[in-house]
Amino acid sequence: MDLEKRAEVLKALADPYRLQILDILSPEIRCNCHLQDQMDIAPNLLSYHLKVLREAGLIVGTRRGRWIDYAIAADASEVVAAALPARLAG
Amino acid sequence: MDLEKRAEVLKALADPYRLQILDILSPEIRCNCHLQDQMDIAPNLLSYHLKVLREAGLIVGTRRGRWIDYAIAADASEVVAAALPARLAG
DNA sequence: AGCATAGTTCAAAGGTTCTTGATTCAAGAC
DNA sequence: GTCTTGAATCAAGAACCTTTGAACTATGCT
Repeated sequence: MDLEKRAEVLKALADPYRLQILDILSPEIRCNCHLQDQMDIAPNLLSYHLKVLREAGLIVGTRRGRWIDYAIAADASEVVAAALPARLAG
Repeated sequence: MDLEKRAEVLKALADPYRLQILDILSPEIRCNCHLQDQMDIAPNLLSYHLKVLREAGLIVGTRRGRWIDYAIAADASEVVAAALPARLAG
């Protein structure tokens, strides 16, 4: 992974709202509505931050009827490990 | 560690120049001059990025005569692990 | 079809961060 | 002390990211 791409992944992590989203998704899959309930954030702003995380490959969303379930991407921890400098990973 | 503080640590990592610095420092301590040689970056800009890393607690610098040796902080990897969401750390 | 609800997208404003160039500081050589 | 060199600081502008409010899309219900 090149420097730009690594910085992009880490930049996606480097925001309080996005960390909070990942914390909530860490134990289990959650629908957007659940994030909305817990987070005290405007719906469109939540969408924006979810998009940033999606584009960085850290989460995936699947539609279920009117709702969308978000989950941490299966390979997210490897992506993060690959983005970190050798001495700081794990 | 609260969300703001965690975001701050990750923000310090999320830049190509700063990742490059940490990559260079990963195997061994290096003087500022060595970073300067390898990095194709203006001296004052290098200073700026070193300062960001220093303030995030990820590196430490010790003066040696006219030069300054930089090294990855002893507890840097724990600081990073504590900043990451549970499922993404190591 | 018409309506309500869950989410997204868009453009503009606001705020941060990065970069640049000039200046200043610190240490060693003379 | 003066000069040179390695490095840090400052103020400014540029670039980037986040937030806001409004408009839009998609799904399900009647």
